[in-house]
Formats: sequence, C-alpha cells, structure tokens
Amino acid sequence: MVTMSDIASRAGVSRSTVSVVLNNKDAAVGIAEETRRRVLNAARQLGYRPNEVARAMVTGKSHVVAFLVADPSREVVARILAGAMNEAEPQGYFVKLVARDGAWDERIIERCVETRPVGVMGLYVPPSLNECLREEMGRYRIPVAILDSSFPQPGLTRVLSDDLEGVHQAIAHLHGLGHRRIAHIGGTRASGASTLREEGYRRAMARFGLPVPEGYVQWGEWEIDAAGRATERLLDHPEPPTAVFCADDKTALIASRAASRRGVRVPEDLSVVGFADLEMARYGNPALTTVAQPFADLGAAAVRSLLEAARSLQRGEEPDTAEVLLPNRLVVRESTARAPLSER
Amino acid sequence: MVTMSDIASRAGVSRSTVSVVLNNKDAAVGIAEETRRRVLNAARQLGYRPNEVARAMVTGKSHVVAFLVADPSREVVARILAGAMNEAEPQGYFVKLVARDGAWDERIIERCVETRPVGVMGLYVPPSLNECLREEMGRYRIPVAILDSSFPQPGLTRVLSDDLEGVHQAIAHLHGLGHRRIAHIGGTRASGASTLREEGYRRAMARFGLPVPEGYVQWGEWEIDAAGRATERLLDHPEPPTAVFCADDKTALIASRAASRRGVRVPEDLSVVGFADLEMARYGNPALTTVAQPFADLGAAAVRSLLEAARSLQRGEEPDTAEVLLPNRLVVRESTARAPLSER
DNA sequence: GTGCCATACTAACACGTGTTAGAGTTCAGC
DNA sequence: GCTGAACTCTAACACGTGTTAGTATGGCAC
Repeated sequence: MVTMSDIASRAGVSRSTVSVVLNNKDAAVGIAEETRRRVLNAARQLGYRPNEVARAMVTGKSHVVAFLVADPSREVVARILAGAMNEAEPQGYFVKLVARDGAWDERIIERCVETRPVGVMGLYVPPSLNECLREEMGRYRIPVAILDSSFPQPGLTRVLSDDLEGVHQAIAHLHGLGHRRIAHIGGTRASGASTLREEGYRRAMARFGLPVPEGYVQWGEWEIDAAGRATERLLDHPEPPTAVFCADDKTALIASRAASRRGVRVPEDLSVVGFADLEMARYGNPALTTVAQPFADLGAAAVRSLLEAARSLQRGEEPDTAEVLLPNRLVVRESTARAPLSER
Repeated sequence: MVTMSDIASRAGVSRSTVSVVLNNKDAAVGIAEETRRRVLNAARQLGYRPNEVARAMVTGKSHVVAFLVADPSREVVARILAGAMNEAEPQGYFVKLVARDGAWDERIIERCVETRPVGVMGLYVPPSLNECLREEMGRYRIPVAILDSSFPQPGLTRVLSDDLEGVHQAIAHLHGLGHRRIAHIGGTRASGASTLREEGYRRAMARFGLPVPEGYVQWGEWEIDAAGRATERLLDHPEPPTAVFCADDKTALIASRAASRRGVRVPEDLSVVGFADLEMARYGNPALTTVAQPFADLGAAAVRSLLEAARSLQRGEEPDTAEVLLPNRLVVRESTARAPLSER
C-alpha cells in the first residue's frame, strides 16, 4: 500500500508537507508552487489512495450513516438506500446497512454504535427498539431519523411521505371516475402505516360524502391467501363495490387477480388502486394504478437531515428535529376506469 | 465515547491489560481471574463498545467486502446483498455497497480501494472496468469475485448460477406437459446472460428433439413495449407456439399480459415461463412459473470465496480462483399447464 | 539467603493520517 | 549589516487499538 511517507520520500519532503498539500488540493496556503507540483506528481505516479480508515480514525468522524433495517432484501429498502447513497456520497459520506439477523434485539444497536456513525436512519424498527435506540444514541449524541409512519418520537426526526394526502389522491381519482361504492383492503391492523391509510380512506370518503357500509373495510394481513379471501368477501357483499383502494401494491395485485378469477373484469367491472408503486405494479395484468411513494427522496431527505443535525451538534447547537413530509404522487395505469354507467 | 483507557482507570489496571482481557474473552492466558473479572465488569458498567475504526487501523484489515454494482435499487442486488451480509457478518465482516453515480468510470474503482476491502464482488460490471478492476486489485492483492454470467476472466473468481441447466429444467417442464411448439423471448442480445439463456434454450430444444422454427426466437430488449411486440409476433406466427420460455420474469409477465389482451388465455392456450423468480412473479395474474435463481446463496458464496482467498493470501499462498456454480430451481405456479390435446 | 521459574502485568511501539506550533530561510526596508 | 516580516517547511503530538518484549512479584527448591 502506498502511504504518504512513500510520497514524501519520493518528492523529497516531509510527510506533513504531503498531508498539507493533499488536503488543500487547489489552494496552496504556505506551500510553494514547485513543492506542491512535486508532491502531486509523486502521488499520481505512485497511484496513491488515501487510507480512509486512518483518516476516519484521526478526524474522529466515521463518515458513515447507519441504516438500521429488518430485511435488506426488500425493494423498498433498496430504493431508500439508493436515494440515501446518492445524497451521502457526493458529500463524502457512506451509508452502512445494518440488518437484523434473526430476532430483533439490542445487539443490533451495539453493531450500530461500533462504527461511530454520524447518524442513524431506521426503517421498520419496532417501537421497543426505538426506545433503546434513542437512549443509546442520545448518550453518544448521534442524531436519529425514523422512516416509519409510526407515531412521533421525541428526540427523533421523522421522515415520511404524506400518506393521508396520498390516499386522498387515490380516492379523488376514483371519485372523479364516477365511483361511489369504494371499498378498502388494508395491510394489517398491527401496522401503523396500514391504520394510517385506513384513516385516510375514511376521511377521504367522508370528504366526498360517500358512505362506508359495513364490510367495506377488509384486511389482507400482508398475505396472499388472506388478501384473496378479503377480496372475495367484498365481491360477495350485498352491495359490491365498483372500486377498491388497497393499502399496498401486493394486496392490490392479489385483489385484481382474485377478481378476474371470478370473472370480475379489472378495470371494466372493478377498479383497483394500490399504494407504493413497487416495480411489480408496472408488470401487473392489468398494470396497476397506484400511489407512488418517493422512496429515493425519503432516503435522501433522511441523510440530509442527519448530516444537518450532525453539523449542528458539532457547532454545539441543538439540532432541529422537525418532521420532514414529502408528497406522494398518483400514477394512473390500467387498473382503474370509469364506473359502470348504471352506478354513477 | 468510552475507550479502553476509561476501563483501565476504573479497573485499576493498564490499558494493555484491558486490551488483552477483552481480546481473549474466555481463555485467560496470563491474566488473573480476579483482574479479568474486574476489567469485564468495568467494561460492562461503562457500556464500552470497541472502536471498529481504530481496530481496523491497527490490524490493517478493514473487515470490509466491497460490492461493486450499477444500480443498488434493484431487487436482485438487494437479495444478493442480503445473502452476502448474512455470510459476512457472523465472521465479523461487513459488505459495503459501492454504486456508480452516473457513468461508469475508473473513479468507482478508486472508491473501492479507498476502504482497503479484503475482497471485491462485482455485478453488472462492464468488461472494460473488469479489466481495470483486475489490474488495480492485483496491485493490492485483493481478491475479486464476479457475479455476472459473462465470460471467464483470468485471475477473477466467478460465482454463478447454472443457467444452462436452469433453462433445461424450464424446457423439460414444458416438454413434460406435452408442449412441442416452444418459443423463446430473450432479454437483449447485448447481454451475456441473455445470450447464454438463448443458447440453453436451443440446446434443450435439440435435446428433446424439438424444432426451433424461424421466428421462434424473439428479443424483448428489457423494455415493456418491445417485449409486448415480441409476444405479438409470436402469436402472429403461422405456427404459433403453445408455450414461451422468457429469459427473465419481467419479459414473461409482459408476454403473459400481451397474450391475455389478445384473448389468448394463460395458461390454457399459452404456457409462460420466466427466469429469476423476482418477487413480482408470485403476484402475477396468473402467478408466474419461473426458474428461481439462488440470489442469496450467490451472495453468500461470493463472500465465502473472497474470505477464503484473503486467508490464502495472508498465508502467502496463491488463492484458488475456481468457478462456483450453484443450481437453479424451477418453481411451478399457475402460468403453465398441459398443452391443448390437439397439439400433443 | 540465593537462584530460578511461573505468573501477572505494563511500557512501548505500530498503524496512517490531520493539525499546528515553531524552526529555518529569504528578502525588503532602513 | 541589522531587523522584522513573510513565506516554507517540519517535528511532534493525537486518535484508539493490537501486540510483544520485558519487568515485577511471589513461591519453591536447594
């Protein structure tokens, strides 16, 4: 490995000089132009690459943002991560994925601290661990950003998409197509995101003066069979809906499939809307109309907020933990159409 | 931050002793039981977490495997990454994702070297960069594993799924269902993986004594519209196929959709098989029969191979760069069925 | 008491970098 | 020629850890 000392001896200067030159690549404060050139030449010729580890060691900054997550193989995680990396890397930071292995326990927090990150972003972190996270990070004065739609947490920044508004867009779209009987299939009651979207559904329906009959709210439990059965219950309803808003894309695709299996055509007989805009939405049969969440932007915003907070802390100021709320955007594809004439 | 010195003063011993104790948690060589206990207690009470950066610095090992990739937001990357992390982390290693930002250029290699990884794994890395990668890593004696299906590269370990065999499984499945007229929609001719699968298709067809008529091999160009048109060309064929094997799941889902739009029922009139087993395959309408690639295993195998090679290098031996070939597995879902009686 | 050995601990160096007080040199101004 | 300032450069320390040669202590045999 080429080190600064190698450059120093080759350029005939001290190691300190090399360090000074390389850290002020353009401005030459207290360094003769001739020397500067010699050092840079030597560095280039030897193919020098700074040792980030040593650099992190001496500056005390790890240049790492930790991303705490349950299952790294999920598309949502990947897309948030990509956005976070895009934001972090030009600023010289790196996003480190920290995944649980097996059960959630506090050791994952330890693994976070080990790398001395400048900030921690968390997704799908259970509330119990959030508690532990806040405590532990408060101890080391490491800012934390949570990407869940769970409830406000003092001392943690929340970075969210505006799901209430997103659901409203979906219902407004269906309402605009003439639908009056709009049902809802949620994820699971245990999820904060799911219950929030259910609330959004109820609010939007009320806003448009539409009724929510008994049995119009079903739960798919994030599970193929259960979502299929939920759909069938809706189709068996005495006043079957002409449209379904689903709290997530997978549930929506299952609903669409379950309907077409029973001879109910999507979108002619039943319009279906999803939520998230996973990649699979574009490849559905029919392609799924859905509310696109800005995953990459969420990742970028989380990193931005964390780096901002870290700078505040360094200046000795109290960091800003205001919530960041990003807009969703309805993507209309093929699974929604005008309600049957008889129904409008 | 709690350091070893803090523990030392609290336990009334020297920092060196703390280091020795903590690095030999169970075995106590040259340390009195009483001292050992005091140190461990102090460490626990103070909530000590080792500074990984300092540790990496002194050992010279970064404990990092770099994962060089084009687009980190893809599901395939996420799943390989998850497998790699599962393999690496119990051994104390971490997988660092290095993504290109914008165009591929050699700076991404620099970013790889900066962290002094013990190994580099690459996916979708263009051949030109592979060249550069091999050169640069050879210089620092860092082993490299490539997860592409591209051609053998001297000095690089290849970790692959056995796609030829996987395609054979798919064709065998269709053949077993009585299909004789089996067509193929490939990805793009520019991709090594796609042309390999085309070759697999031709070989398997030959093995079963089935003809490949003119026009039975189409290319979807990894693009929704093009894949749709490719499907239509097949359906317009004078002797239309009863089954299609597609080189990837997305193409297969598009083919399935394009067929059902023309009133060709899947699987009753046309069986469709994909390749990869992306998550979307399970949510297709109908759910897609596909050849599941072992993404997590590939990631794990790459890490295993790299760590093995790193250990060899440390012992001064020449590392083994034998190819690793993992089996694919056909997953039968709903998009394939027996060929129409008239066709068998 | 002396010599020797085992046991228990510590001092000192190393890793590669960033930072800064201060040393050395040059030169203009008188 | 002397003074002081301006300009270059370097020595020395710091970061937190792993490693090891070496020191101190205690006990045992003679």
